[in-house]
Amino acid sequence: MATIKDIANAAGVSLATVSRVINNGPKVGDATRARIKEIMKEMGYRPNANARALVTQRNPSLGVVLAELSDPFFATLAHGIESVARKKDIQVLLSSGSIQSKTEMKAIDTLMEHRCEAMVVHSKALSDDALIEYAKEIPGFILINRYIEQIANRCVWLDNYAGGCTIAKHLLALGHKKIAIISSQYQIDDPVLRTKGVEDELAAAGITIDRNAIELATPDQEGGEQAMQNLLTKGAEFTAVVAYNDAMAAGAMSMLLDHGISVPNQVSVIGFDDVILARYCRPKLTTLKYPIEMMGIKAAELALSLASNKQTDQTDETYKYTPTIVKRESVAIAGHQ
Amino acid sequence: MATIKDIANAAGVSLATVSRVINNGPKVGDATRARIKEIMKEMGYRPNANARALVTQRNPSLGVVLAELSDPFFATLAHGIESVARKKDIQVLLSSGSIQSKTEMKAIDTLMEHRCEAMVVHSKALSDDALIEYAKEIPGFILINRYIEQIANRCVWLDNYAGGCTIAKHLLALGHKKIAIISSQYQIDDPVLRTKGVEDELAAAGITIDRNAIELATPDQEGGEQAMQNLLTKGAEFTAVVAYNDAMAAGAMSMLLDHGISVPNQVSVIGFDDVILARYCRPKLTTLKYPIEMMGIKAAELALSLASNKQTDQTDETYKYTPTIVKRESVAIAGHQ
DNA sequence: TTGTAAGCGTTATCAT
DNA sequence: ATGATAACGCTTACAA
Repeated sequence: MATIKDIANAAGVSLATVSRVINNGPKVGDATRARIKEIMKEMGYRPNANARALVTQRNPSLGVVLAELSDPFFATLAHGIESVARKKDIQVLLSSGSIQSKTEMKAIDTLMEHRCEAMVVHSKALSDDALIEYAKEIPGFILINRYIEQIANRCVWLDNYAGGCTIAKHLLALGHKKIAIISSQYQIDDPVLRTKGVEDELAAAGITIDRNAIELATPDQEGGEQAMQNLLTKGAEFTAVVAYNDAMAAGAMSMLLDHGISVPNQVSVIGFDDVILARYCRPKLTTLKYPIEMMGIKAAELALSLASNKQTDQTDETYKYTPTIVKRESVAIAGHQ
Repeated sequence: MATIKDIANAAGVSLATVSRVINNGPKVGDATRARIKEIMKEMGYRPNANARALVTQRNPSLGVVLAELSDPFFATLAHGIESVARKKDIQVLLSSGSIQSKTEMKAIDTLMEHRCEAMVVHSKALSDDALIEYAKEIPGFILINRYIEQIANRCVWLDNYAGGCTIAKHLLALGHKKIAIISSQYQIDDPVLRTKGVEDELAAAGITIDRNAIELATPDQEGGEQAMQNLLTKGAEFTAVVAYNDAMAAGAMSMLLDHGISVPNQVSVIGFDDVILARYCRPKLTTLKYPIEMMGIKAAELALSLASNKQTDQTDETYKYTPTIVKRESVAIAGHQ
């Protein structure tokens, strides 16, 4: 593969001049510039990104660490991130499949070895301390979907608790009093906060949720089906079901339908996330919009700008997003079972 | 950031020795090795991947070029690819969002600048010639979802034509004679081949499709709805609808349902791809399984192995996959309209 | 406007 | 078993 040296030789100039042409540097005669460009094209020259990263001590890439690409939620997030990278013509280094803290850590370390200075990471497994440490070392380190007070200006996150409140308010307004909850068996912050929001809001209206009407399962369609199955088996009474996410809601809904229970006439179902599935399933799912793509875009922009202006770290700005309700067909006024 | 030199100084040894320790090279005293490792840990040493790539003239990364990450189909593909990279502890360089030939080309070029030798690319926009050229230059260049004869051993692809035949056979066996087709308005190879498979098989049974019963639209849910709308408006007669993909099938189905036409009792609907949506929608979609994750895995393995054993390029092996039918609820024996 | 030369962090080939 | 030292391809003062 042709190097800068080959070009210089062929053009009868020095390395420096070629380098200037490559980088659109100033102080190069128009004639020489044109000639060199011509020769580069002829010889199929391609700059060596590694050499460049080495000498400049910087890698203009955006590192991305995600839990799971095949999940539509993460795919949408990745899409948002990728769109800003593409617009700025920046290469994305992706690591997904990290669900354990070890894998997450390794992913970040690999990115660091590439001297990647901008990265948006989704981490549920690593400790606050570990992440704070990374944030110190990496100028453009942005956390998505997680809030850590000490590095608040590095966090782009969703107010899950507020989401829970919104759901409860909506259901309350429609006259629902017996409410079931289907949540994730992984009781990390997201599901816990959402449930707490629902419960607190309900409590404010003098309603408590029957312990019998809470089911935990895997946060996917199968989990939703199973959880609903269990609810039905136990004979729990409810006119509305709050699911941890859309996938579980869809699963719960199909199980309800399979049992001849009409949604939303007999039972209302509400999801969370507003992934594409929410529009596909029947009845169409009423859910909370998780503006994940928008958040991904914000996170990517933040990471990139922090990585370049290494000074502007200490802002007081904060990046909290609040989910809003998307009314479709799966929720109605309280019926009688 | 600490370099190999810093470590060498701190340990009172030469660069070479430290390098040997890092690479688990032989010929290093156990005591020295231990001491150096200790110091590396203390100083938080991280090898510089760029320097390494420069001197070794190779980048142990896997480049991935996709059209659109937010599409569940591509997300699944990416997931397959990523899983093998992760297993082999290889960094993924991702470029998505390439729908035009310029973007695709740029994505590949960027990867080349990083001296990436293994890549799996999904390209619909670039010409055969351009791709053949890349395949020549890049040892581990693998094309997914595309077949080019001259570089057949670099192609991991699906037999769309066979898929069309399978669909037709299935419908024929159930007594369907009046069949409508909803295809993509982008008449690139995939939709064309699928339709041709259907038509040829039908023709073999003496059945031709009414030109009136063919609709093209965008290959998504909205497109499916619109196409079905048009079919209905035109008063086309059919007992079964063959859709280009699951999204269109789902759209068509919901439009049918909205018009009070029962699926599959009055009209059968069959999709293609078997994305997650096929299991979510109601009735559950009968469709053809596109083993995209499996294919992604194959492609990634191929790319990586080709990139390392630069000799084994000229095999006669070929990587064709055949879609198989997944029977669910949306297809039944021919009814009367 | 152009050239010279040092150096980025590693690996790898020689010596020792 | 360990050390010097020359690359790798590029950018960037500093000279000319």
